[in-house]
Amino acid sequence: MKSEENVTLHKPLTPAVFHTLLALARGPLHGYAISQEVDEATGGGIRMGPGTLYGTLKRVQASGFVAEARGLEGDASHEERRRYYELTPAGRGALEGEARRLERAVGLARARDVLSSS
Amino acid sequence: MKSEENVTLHKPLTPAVFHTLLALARGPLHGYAISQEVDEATGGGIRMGPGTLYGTLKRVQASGFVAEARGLEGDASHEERRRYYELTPAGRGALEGEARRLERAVGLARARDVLSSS
DNA sequence: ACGGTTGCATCCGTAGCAGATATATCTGTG
DNA sequence: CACAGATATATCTGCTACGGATGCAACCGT
Repeated sequence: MKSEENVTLHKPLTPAVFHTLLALARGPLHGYAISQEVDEATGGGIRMGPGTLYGTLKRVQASGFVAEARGLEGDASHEERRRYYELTPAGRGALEGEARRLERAVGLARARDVLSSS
Repeated sequence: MKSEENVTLHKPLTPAVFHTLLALARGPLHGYAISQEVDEATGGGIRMGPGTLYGTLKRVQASGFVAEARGLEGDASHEERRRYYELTPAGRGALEGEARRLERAVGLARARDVLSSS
């Protein structure tokens, strides 16, 4: 077997999906909190408006990466309005696969000297 | 000045664009060679068919990231058919910015323990 | 009570990818 | 030489996804 490739081969996630899953990696959040988390974590690099946010949430649920989390109470005031989302095992796997893919991409960039001085 | 953010703020490149620029980082290539380089470098993770390839080339040229490279001869046989492309300074800058963004993304993933054992 | 923020949701325009299709040349093999 | 398959470019079309606009309702501080 001539130099086997063991790299799992997930197809790339979009930045919006990736950062959504990443935001949920620390625990369940509601939609609006996700967009804020992403904004903060990326230093404003990724801003998710309502269209991107809820569209993305719908898609990641359809993909089985995220599920609606019921039965966690904290505040008692907004509880009716807020909808919480949590990462599924499949979602965590997809997130890990994507992180690995990004690692490889950065490695390629390094090998080609595109990272001048960092 | 309360913890300034110095991160340049390029908007994300798509995987197709990123890998196209990355393939050209080592020197000019013609279209078909780009798709092969990308296929090989990503271990088959990214495959660019004609539609993706030439559509992407058109867009990166319009963005000023890539220019058609004239006046480099090597083989003398295919020379008529092939069209060579090369990275512009702006393209190299965009590539570097994106590589940095990916580095940060990987860092976030690490901080959230999504990289189980590597 | 009011204004600003929180929070969810949908609609629609635009951009980008992916496959199908088409054409032509080059290369290796029977 | 004939043919197959790889090389090489290009266009068209459909689908998916992002991103802004808009709308609505409830909460909070003053």
